[in-house]
Amino acid sequence: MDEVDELLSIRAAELYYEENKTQDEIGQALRLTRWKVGRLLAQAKQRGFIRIEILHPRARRLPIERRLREERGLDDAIVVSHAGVQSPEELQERTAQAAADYLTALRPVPRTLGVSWGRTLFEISQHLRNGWATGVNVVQINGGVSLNRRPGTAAATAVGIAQKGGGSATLLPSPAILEQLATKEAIESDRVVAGVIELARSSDAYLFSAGAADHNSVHVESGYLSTADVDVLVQKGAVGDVVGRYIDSDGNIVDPALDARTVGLTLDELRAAPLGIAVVAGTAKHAVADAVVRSRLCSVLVTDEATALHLLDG
Amino acid sequence: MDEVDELLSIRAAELYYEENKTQDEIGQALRLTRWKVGRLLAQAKQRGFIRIEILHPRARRLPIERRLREERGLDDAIVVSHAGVQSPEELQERTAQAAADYLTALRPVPRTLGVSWGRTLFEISQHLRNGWATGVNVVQINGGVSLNRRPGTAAATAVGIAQKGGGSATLLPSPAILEQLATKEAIESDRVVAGVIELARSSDAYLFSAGAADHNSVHVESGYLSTADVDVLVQKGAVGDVVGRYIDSDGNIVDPALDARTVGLTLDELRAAPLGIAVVAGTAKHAVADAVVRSRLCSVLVTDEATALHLLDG
DNA sequence: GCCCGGTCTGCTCATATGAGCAGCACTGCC
DNA sequence: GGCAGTGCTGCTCATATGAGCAGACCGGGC
Repeated sequence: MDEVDELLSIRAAELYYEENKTQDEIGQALRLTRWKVGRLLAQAKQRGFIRIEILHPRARRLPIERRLREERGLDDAIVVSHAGVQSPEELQERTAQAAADYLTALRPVPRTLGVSWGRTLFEISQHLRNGWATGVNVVQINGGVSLNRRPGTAAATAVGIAQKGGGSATLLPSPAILEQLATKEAIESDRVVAGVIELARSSDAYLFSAGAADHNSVHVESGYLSTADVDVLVQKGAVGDVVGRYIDSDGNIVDPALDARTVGLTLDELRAAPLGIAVVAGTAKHAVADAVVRSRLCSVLVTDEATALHLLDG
Repeated sequence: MDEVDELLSIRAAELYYEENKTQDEIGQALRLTRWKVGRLLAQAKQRGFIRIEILHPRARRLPIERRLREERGLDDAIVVSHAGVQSPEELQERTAQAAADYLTALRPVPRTLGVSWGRTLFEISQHLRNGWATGVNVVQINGGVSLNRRPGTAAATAVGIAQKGGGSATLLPSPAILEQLATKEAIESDRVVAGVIELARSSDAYLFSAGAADHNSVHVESGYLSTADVDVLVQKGAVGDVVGRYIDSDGNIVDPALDARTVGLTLDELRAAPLGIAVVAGTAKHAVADAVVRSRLCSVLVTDEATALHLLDG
């Protein structure tokens, strides 16, 4: 395409997209046949001169979703658009909303849904609508009685999802991480706890997020880990955690001793699930999102455009 | 439009614009008739959910051009797009390119073109192509022998435009502003100078820019004014200059004594021209662009999107 | 219960667009 | 100069889309 045609294709695009003229009218204005105009427009599109964006908080990026399915082997992917996003919080919210939409549209409706907890899951629970499902029983899949701030958000998340879905919640009455292995083993052998974990294992689907391995982690905020603990984990290669278990970029447990003191489903149990929905968004979580997808911890990923592109290209 | 329809229109837009599905196919996917899909897409457009941008350095904004013509009474307006602009310099370049394009396409081809000088005009001269016209004589319309830095750019501008247009340039051999009124009068009565000004008055068209009233002005750079002089002018209400003459926001001369010492066409002579092309771009020039258009110093304006929107809404 | 105005739906028909193809001009090679 | 190969042009025809309209539907007033 020479320079003259390039310029003509721009003039044609202006008249077509900004002035809503027909290709025939454009042909008359630029002294071209309408077929030439059609070809110029096709070339302008093909060469990327035309950008079409959907500006809406609920907008998704279907081509990126397809690439994620095809290139990363996911069963499904939901990618929310960045168009018009003002702040990281807004992106987080859009992603939570998309996850809620996905759950609502999920067929068949899961009878038992295993959930983790954290900021993302809490936000999803808030975006779900009353009646999003009928009779969904929700079960916690990892320990989560917070030690200090925000008491009860873990419980509120599970209960909220269950109530709005017309079912009930089964909480896992245990800390996330225990200081002694013996205590952890004792708790897991408790009849109630063991029963909950057994129920969790039988879930039809899992919904969980992933945390970045940094000082803002909910485990630090909840008092299960110190910032120094996190630093050590990072040094061992940790990129983040899933259901409280810290993994490296290949999805391997970085600290087996710590992992043994962590209550809840194991990562291999999660991997074995027929439907595992991971919801991961934000720049800080690019590395852990990659680890989750790479090690097949989820079959469905709900994420944002930048994270998705990171998984695909870089 | 209720929330359900809004969401449907976004889903439809994704399938239509990102996946290139037909409205009929979308109808099948979303369990709607194709007419409903068409209406949802129309509503998405109308409500501004769909943004179409033309990403190209030569892209123009025709709807804004029309508004400028209609709402500000211009004979013509050229507005270059901001889409994809990285730096103010790039915008300046796009505008100069657009001005060069406009000149090249101008019919009838002017036989005599009066030009001012400055950074913008120099850039336009560089973007013109050899043979952009055949036999255009170029004449300087205001004094412009620079005192210090960049000697000869004023002359190079006029000569460049003329040569590429297959004609010759007539330079105005005089400083822009003189220190004494008597000297200015003496220079203007010089036979050569008077002849050039007479020729300038007879131009078929004028091409000029406008300067902001700030310390970066070419008049400061060229040594005709000190930064203190500019401060005083600003205090008197100056928003910028056209052909070396400082005006307020209504286009009135702010300092008649200074104006009397300025060599070249007067603003009223410029206003009387049948075709006056002003090329003004950049945030710093919003105020002076408004003054130029408001006081009808030009009949054609070449500018950038942000400046144009400032003229219309701001 | 019944009527009325407004809105929405799914149609017909006209128009705009894209796919595909035959002919033509141009280029490079002999 | 002749000729095959390549790419562009302007057509035909099929398809996609938009305008306009008759009837269905809904909510409110009597």
